[in-house]
Amino acid sequence: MTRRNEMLAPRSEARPLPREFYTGAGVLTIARNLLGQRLVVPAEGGTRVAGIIVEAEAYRGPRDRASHAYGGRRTRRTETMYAIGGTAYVYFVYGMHYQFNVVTNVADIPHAILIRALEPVEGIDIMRWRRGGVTDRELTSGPGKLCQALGIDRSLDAADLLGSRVWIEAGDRPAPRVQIARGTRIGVDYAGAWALMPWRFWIRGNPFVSRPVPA
DNA sequence: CAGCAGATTGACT
DNA sequence: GTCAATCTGCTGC
Repeated sequence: MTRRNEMLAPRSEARPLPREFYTGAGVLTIARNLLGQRLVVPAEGGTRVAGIIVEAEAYRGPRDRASHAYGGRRTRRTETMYAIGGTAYVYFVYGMHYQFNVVTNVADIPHAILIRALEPVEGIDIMRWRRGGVTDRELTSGPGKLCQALGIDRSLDAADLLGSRVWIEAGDRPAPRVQIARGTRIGVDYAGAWALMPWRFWIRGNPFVSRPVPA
């Protein structure tokens, strides 16, 4: 049962990563550094739903054609990408899925990182309920799946990751550099040459990675 | 297990 | 009107 896990005392790392984590490096470095960290969303009754980040993709607007902020596009949807690093960017796609992103860099530089997969660690029973009877391996092995499992929707767009609605904590151990793989991003074939940039990072061999081998 | 089509709606041209 | 940073179920091997 996961219940025993949830009864443990709060971890000493149970506080949001500092602003510096999101503003103190380039978006590609931060994407790598996110692997192994813990994404947390509070649930009812003081419980938490959380998972270890095992896959992430960097989007480097305005030059990156795969980015929503390509060419400096600034619309109601993309406005959040121009916020200060450490802000959540949540948008809706394909008529039914939400996507959770981490904004990086200083304000007005629209860099962001799509969180593509998690390894479930807290609130797993809640995830099973929300995901409607899929196998455990399917709980959070994709950007839309993890949003459903964690209860992330548009109401969390522009949320401060140093706040209390959604945040990221230091993981138990950093992902060993040698275990980090990189490849091309998923679902951005429309971006021409930019679709070939190897800006997707994942933990090699982790069973929750959405697609172990790039297309 | 790979490959493919359908779902479903907001954002933007 | 077109298309999207996806997921699921079904087909066929």
